[in-house]
Amino acid sequence: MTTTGNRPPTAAEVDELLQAADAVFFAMRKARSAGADRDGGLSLPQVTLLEPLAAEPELPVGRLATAADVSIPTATRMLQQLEAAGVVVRRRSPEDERKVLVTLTPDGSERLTRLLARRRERQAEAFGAFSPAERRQLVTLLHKLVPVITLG
Amino acid sequence: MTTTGNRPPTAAEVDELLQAADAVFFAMRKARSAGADRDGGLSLPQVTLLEPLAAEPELPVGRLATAADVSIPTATRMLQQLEAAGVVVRRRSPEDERKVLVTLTPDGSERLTRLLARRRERQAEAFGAFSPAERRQLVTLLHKLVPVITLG
DNA sequence: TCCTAATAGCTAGGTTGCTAACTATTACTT
DNA sequence: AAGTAATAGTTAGCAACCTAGCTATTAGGA
Repeated sequence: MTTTGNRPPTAAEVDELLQAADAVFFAMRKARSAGADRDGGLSLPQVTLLEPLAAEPELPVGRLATAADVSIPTATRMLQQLEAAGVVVRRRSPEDERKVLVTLTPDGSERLTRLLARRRERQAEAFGAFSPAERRQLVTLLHKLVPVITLG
Repeated sequence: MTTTGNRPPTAAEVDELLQAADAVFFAMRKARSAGADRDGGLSLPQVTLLEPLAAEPELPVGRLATAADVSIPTATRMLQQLEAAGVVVRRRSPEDERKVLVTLTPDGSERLTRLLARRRERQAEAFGAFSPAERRQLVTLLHKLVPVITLG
């Protein structure tokens, strides 16, 4: 799959591509490190971690970690903090005592739902800047970009 | 500039785009957090920070921070560690005593040069997977993506 | 059955990111 | 010339990422 006989990119082209990819990365990183969302009091990484609980009421730590693309220790720590903050409750699974099941508290559920709804609105509006054709292209190209990035 | 009357994206389209963008983000994050480069002993964030010193022999901390899109305190700490590791030397500027000028040690310079060369090779090869037209599209679309991401 | 392997989390400790608050130098303004 | 504002880094402390090494439970094989 290593390609049709494309003309290899010039150094300038590579630089341009990397610079553009970096700009996107930096923007995403900045968005994540920006403090907790004002109203909901949840940071973007926290929302990302909890998001699956909007669909399923109770999930083990490992599931949330996988979905958020985060290591289990990271998920553990974040969930401990979220429990201390009254956003979730953790309990050992009765069926499998190795598992720790996570549930949203009523308060946490309300906050998360509100944040997700608002986020979806903003995102839908923001992507309006792309034409349907551009949206398709972008999805395709982004998928193609992942293995390139992974190489370092 | 908020657009020609594009059909607004459906929820499914938004999800698809976000998922693709997240995949790229996660890949880049993983590439960065992957331990120090084996041979050179420099991590990707370190290489990113030092990269401008491959072109200019001596730069102040703030310049390196800006170029790497990192806060000045972060750059300060990383450079302190790099100095302790014998990769750079820091000295106060004689012309402006507020500034701290950073230089690569001979050893650091050699390591950095080697790493950059190898990286460039890999990247040029990797981007060969894109046709010239795709490369142009990707640059355009990535630039357009930044403001969307920035909203959170 | 008992011993080993696999699975699920946790703890410990390191890096890279941030903001806030501080020091020191330089530049500006009156 | 003196006092204030702006600039450059540092320190301190927190969040979110990681790997390595640990414990406890479950599953599987001799």
